[in-house]
Amino acid sequence: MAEGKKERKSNSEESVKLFVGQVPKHMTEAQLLAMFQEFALVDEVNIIKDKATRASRGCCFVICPSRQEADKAVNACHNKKTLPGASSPLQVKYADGELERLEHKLFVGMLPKNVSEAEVSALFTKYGTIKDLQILRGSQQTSKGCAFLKYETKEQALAALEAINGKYKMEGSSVPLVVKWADTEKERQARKALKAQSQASNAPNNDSQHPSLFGALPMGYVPQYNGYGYQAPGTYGPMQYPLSPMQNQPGFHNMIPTVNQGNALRGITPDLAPRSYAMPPASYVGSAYPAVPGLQHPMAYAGGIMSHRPLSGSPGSVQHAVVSSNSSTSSGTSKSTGGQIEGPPGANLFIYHIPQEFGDQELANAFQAFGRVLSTKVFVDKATGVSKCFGFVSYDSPEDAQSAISMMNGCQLGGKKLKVQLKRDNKQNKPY
DNA sequence: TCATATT
Repeated sequence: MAEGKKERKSNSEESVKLFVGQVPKHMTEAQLLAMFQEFALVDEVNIIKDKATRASRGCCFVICPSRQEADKAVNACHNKKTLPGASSPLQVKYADGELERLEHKLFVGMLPKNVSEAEVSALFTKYGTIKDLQILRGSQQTSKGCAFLKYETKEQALAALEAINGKYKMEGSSVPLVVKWADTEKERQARKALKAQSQASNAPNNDSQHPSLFGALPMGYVPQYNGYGYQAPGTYGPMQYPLSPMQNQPGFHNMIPTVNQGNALRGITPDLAPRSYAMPPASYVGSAYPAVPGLQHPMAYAGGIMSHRPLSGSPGSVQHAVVSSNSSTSSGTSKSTGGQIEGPPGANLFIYHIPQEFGDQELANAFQAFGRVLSTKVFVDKATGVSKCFGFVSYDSPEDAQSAISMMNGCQLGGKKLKVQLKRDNKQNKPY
């Protein structure tokens, strides 16, 4: 089966995918291709677009024919060039999972705690050249009973995987080794987030669970996803070792319960969804006024909060009043929260010391009294989904932003005093 | 502590 040269492009074995951030949304794939080709061989550029609007999301993939070419592109461009219209330099790196794939990296589990690198190496070297091997260890150098291992080629790694996984018991061990492809960084993060989430929802008073977490969760991912992947299906053959030993693995315990938890969260709190907490559509910023149906003048509402609950009073009450204002019906006008809509200059606020439990929605609720809120964004840790306690609020007029500053800056919300100021402006004025 | 985005 000779492979024609024309098919090299689709040779996923050798080619390398790079992720590129800080790409101005107006740039075309052809323009980007031309630019990257100045530095390296590039087969293809794919702009990453919003699924719904098809608008650029400000980043793209670049496919290079080899790792060498990919590295050339990274070295020449990463943090080195700022495209016209971008506020910071290009971010060029291997796309998620590329490194793991290219390194033919395996995870080895169920190692006896007392085996050494040398013993593992002796076993695995039968299947190929080991480029890297590392047993995971805890604080006192105690083995965690697993290791990462890199082979020179995919074929070698696959041979080892198929020969050893579930079949080979190390001396003195009653259970066979587990060998699987190492998780990607993304998978690790997904697991972290799930774990953090499950802990959060096990906590008492979980009625006030972050709404933002629901939307952020990779729930669609859950059913197939299985902790350490010990039950990995199909690709490498069915599991041929007994399941029971896995129950001793920390990862195992997090696996099934977590999945159930996802269902439980939806199941046991049927009132959650109607209150728009669970999986809201991307448009709820403009929808919270109705909490006080007759209220038209924003200041009246703000004044109400401030005067009935002076700053010296209980902070919790303030927060509660604001949050609960949204748990009602929604009304028409919708601007997306997610899609970083910026207002005109002077109408965008940077907010710090946002209460931990606030998501985009709560932030919008707290700030919509002062004008039409175009968008809000609370930043969350990518891995854990935990709020970083800062974010943005955009209005459509600078006057609204000013009144928000005067009313909300220093306002005690949750435990701390909000810091409300104009957002820094990177791009002074846009060129056409 | 200032919009970082993985089809």
